[in-house]
Amino acid sequence: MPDDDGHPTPAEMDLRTVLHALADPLRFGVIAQFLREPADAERTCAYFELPVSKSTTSHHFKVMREAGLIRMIDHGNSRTAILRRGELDERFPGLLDLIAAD
Amino acid sequence: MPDDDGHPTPAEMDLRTVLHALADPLRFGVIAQFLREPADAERTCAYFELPVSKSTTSHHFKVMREAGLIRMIDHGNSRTAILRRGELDERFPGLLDLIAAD
DNA sequence: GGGAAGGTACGATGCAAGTAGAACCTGAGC
DNA sequence: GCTCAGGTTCTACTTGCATCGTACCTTCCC
Repeated sequence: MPDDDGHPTPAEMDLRTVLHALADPLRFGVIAQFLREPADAERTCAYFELPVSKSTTSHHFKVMREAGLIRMIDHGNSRTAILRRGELDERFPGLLDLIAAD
Repeated sequence: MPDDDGHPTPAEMDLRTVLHALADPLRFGVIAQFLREPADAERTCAYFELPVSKSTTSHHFKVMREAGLIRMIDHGNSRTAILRRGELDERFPGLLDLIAAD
């Protein structure tokens, strides 16, 4: 069962949901950007400077979070996102490599 | 350049376009079904018995064809589709394995 | 030639999803 | 206390996409 923040466990991750999350160019770009950073990089939503409003940015991060791509970490007055690299590599081996090679 | 039937070469295949093609449950199901059949299996559109109209079925096969997932082969009065397994494995290694494991 | 089968192309429709604005929340800092 | 920054949620709008019906094409067979 997903936790209070809607993070699925690796076993709960659904390939179709993940593919749908990655099908959007903005979300794909965020994941691709994460893959160019250190593996443990934590980034705020604002870091990616998506060309959309704040609420739309929040919506996209929610989709990625609920698909299992990223994990949101509460830091008090701000939140950071981190790519769930290890869990994704285990659950969907090769998927992140495809994005990184793109 | 794609040929007259809109088949991209492996180099022209775009990961985002492929992911978008796979994000639809009907199209995902067709590819998953292909992966359960012999590698050289040729199938008509009607074979998959999608729960949609003939024109919608044709639309979905067009999306998969233009993404590079399948190749349409003209047999005169009928056409068959074949999964571009080898080319996809080469261009996006691991992708079909993820679908097959789902 | 005529009809049936298998696909494609076009136009129209309906719903899902991306988008934005406003209100709200929380914690940091003055 | 107040303000600001960063995110979330809600509602509403708008775009995109799946869907369908119709018309059309090609080949096979009678």
